Amino acid sequence: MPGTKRKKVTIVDVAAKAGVSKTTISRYLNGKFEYMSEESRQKIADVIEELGYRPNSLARSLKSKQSFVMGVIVSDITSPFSPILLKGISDCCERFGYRILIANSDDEPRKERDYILSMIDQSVDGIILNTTGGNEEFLREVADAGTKIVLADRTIDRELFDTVHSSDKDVMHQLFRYLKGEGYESVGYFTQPLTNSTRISRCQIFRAIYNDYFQGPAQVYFLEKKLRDASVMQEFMRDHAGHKHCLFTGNGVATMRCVQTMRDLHIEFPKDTGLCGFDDWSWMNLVGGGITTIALPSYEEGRECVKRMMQNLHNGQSVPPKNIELPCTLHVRHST
Amino acid sequence: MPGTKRKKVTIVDVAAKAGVSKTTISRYLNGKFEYMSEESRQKIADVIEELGYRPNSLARSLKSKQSFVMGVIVSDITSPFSPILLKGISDCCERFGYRILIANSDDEPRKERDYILSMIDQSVDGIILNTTGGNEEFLREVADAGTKIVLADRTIDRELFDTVHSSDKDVMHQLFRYLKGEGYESVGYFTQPLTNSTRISRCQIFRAIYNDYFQGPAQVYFLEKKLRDASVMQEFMRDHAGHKHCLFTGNGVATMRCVQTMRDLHIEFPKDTGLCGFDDWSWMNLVGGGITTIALPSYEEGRECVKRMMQNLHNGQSVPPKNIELPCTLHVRHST
DNA sequence: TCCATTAACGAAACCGTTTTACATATATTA
DNA sequence: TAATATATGTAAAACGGTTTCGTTAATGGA
Repeated sequence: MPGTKRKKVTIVDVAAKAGVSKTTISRYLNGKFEYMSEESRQKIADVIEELGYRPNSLARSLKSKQSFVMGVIVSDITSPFSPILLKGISDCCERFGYRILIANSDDEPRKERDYILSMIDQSVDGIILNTTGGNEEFLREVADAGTKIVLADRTIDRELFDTVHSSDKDVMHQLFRYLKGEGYESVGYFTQPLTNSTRISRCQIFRAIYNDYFQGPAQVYFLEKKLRDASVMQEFMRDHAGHKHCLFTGNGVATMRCVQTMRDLHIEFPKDTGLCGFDDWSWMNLVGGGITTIALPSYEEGRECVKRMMQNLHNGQSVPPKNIELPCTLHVRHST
Repeated sequence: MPGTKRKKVTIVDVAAKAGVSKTTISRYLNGKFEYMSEESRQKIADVIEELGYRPNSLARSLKSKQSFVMGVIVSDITSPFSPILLKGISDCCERFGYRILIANSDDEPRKERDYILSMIDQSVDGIILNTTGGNEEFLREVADAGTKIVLADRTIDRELFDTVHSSDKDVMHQLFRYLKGEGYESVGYFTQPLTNSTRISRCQIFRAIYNDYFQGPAQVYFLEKKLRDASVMQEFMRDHAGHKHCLFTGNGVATMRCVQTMRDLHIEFPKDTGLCGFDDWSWMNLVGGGITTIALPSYEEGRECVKRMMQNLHNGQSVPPKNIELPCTLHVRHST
């Protein structure tokens, strides 16, 4: 009967039709077959099938305090990193029967706060957070109040929160070793302003290990306003003139801006300078014969976040925080 | 008191402390101040503030049948199109006080079905669907049963569903006019297999309007297995030899595969052939001096989906389905 | 003065489940 | 045989809100 707004069938209808009580139906739904005759069980199955009954998740969660919904907040959904992370989370959640409520904080701590509160209002079972970094104190309170949180990619207090991120240090050693082997004598680091933990950490590592491989000061160049990119690039070229040098970017966006600027300035790689950087986006092996990149384990990060969350949720007691590091992959290409 | 699992404060606590009934608190929460003394109102506000009370969304929705949650299903979250659409949806939902539950169907109709059912179980107020296209009958039933659906970008039955998509035809005319003006004499259309409405529709338009601008048959080339890309490309070059020709791709992925193949075969654009296509991804103005592209209004599509959904939700009666077309933008670059 | 209206609020039912706390019949054991 | 388990159930109380249907007191109009 098309158009007829048939009323939703509830557990009461099923109970009535099957000739048992609501309780028994509820037990059936929750797989508690221990206290149920084979006969009842079959009968219930038939009735549910016949009526097309689907339990109401809200009512379920309200009483049971388990929603099977995972909150996810990404700091910038338009970054190519996010969809991969989300897919990792989504695929893994599916395996565990979880659905995901996604929000985009736009790198605004205020939005992050609001979304977290809103998710708690909705009784999500846990929150996977790619944090803006601007809510440290607030996050502590939230965690303290019992909300399970796993930090994805960007970290704050590693003593207190479960975190999952890439092991940048190892791969940077690997890259430097390779560059040195290729005869490079100096490297300049290009990064956007150090406004989040990932950028800060990579830059620190760069500075820390630079002299294990190269002479002279570890030089860092900041990409701020796009208008200034050209002069920053020229500064780099001047600083490193006279020996074989390479440009190393802190993420894909930085790589992109460098490529653009180099094109504008008619600087060719690998002829005039080497080029390599974090993030391996699909177009990077198309420009100028391919760029040497470090691929991040974004998908795996997503997966591990979920796995860790599941441990948290199912081990009643609060286990000590764990920091999970996942390996990056170096893709050597024509640009170095 | 850190670590203390303080019990969630409920409406009953607020009522007790404010010295009024639950009903009055509920009225306050829902902005029904008409029948409330200024005194009560102020008192309640104070108590809520003091107790840090936040209403439980589940309980709210259970009775009121409004969840303020919008379901969104994308067919492929890793496609560069999806995040932009999602951001459009997300930004607009935020304005209306809605949260979004996102799922990724991975272009599998089975997953799409499951997620839709699951979302209904969770009482989402509506579903914005970037459909796989494989659930037409099922979607009719769902819509018929009262679930509000708006189709994003990919359409099925336009008589029955609200749809939002790009107006490809207009921009294709514009492109052809431009190409003709540049002296191009023939164009070959490169597309992935015609497995969804967008691909089908674009290909149809190509065939339909080709002879308004060019002589000879409208030729379509299919990118199936990557291994065969090279021979397809060579076929194209043979077919169009002898006059000024251009390659036109049906989406960004196709563009990418063409660029890659051309690089492998040492075909240069715009010297050996022109190149242009649907989707304007950020790297496209970096390779080979920039590719002429058609930018899709993905963000706007997301926004319009939400707007349309809001109309649906707030106009009690079912209004007739509406098809919203949004304009694309042609970016002329070096490749043509 | 009496009745109708309205502002301001409350009691209780309800939303659709889960959970708790019994209940009954049958089988097993001391 | 009485007492105890065990299997199979049920009724009713949650869960945390919203909604329905009152009620009371004050006000206005006739």
